[in-house]
Amino acid sequence: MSMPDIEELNLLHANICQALGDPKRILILYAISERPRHVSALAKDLGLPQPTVSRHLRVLRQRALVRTERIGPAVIYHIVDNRIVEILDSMRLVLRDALGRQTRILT
Amino acid sequence: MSMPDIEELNLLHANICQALGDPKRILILYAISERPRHVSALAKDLGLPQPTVSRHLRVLRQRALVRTERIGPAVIYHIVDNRIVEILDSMRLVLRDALGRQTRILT
DNA sequence: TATATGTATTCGGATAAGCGAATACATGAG
DNA sequence: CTCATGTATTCGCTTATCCGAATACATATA
Repeated sequence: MSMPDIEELNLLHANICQALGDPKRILILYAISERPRHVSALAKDLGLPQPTVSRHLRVLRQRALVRTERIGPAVIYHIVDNRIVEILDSMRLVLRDALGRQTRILT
Repeated sequence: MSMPDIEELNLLHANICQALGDPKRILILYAISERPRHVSALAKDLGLPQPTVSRHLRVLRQRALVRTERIGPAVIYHIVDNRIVEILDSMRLVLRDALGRQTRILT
């Protein structure tokens, strides 16, 4: 894959990286990728205030990382592209290896 | 891969996601992954002020995403784990598909 | 329409991040 | 030691992000 220019990276940042820039948002992405849920259920399951969850979901929705389905007054949130979760898993592997290296150095 | 808890995600955020949270840093990562370079060369090649590049490199260094090699007064920066660049490429693919979907909807 | 349930937004304040400009620091050559 | 080159840091400022609390809004049912 070719070198991106700064404009593409600005897009990447605005649409994806920024959205992944908060641990709670990542947690929310994992949660709904495991099972789509409505806002209050997410809030309860994750132990976060409902407005906080709603605000984070708005960020994810604006960047089209999640989509909504209304069922009565409830709004179910779904992951749009599961590759996002795969990407997060890859990051976790990289992190584990890095922390492993650190440990080995310290011992 | 299992669901991460919020503590692991805090680590992930602090060590990786945050570092990827700025377009210029991503540009720097791509640049040195293509060819390791010293700070001034990076600054020149990317059209950024030297202090800006140095500050961003510090962020990447603190998170162990890059490593340094001193040659005289110059400091050459290297990528530590190329999977980071692969991850960024994956994001770019996801972004392209998403933008493609948007376009198709608009036409 | 009134009520219950569920969701989204606003407000104010705190914290963090980024930048330009200037400057301090490090290294090696002469 | 002094200078040239290259790198890192500090300062002041601006902007962005996040949160809790309160409240407004949306939907369906009676």
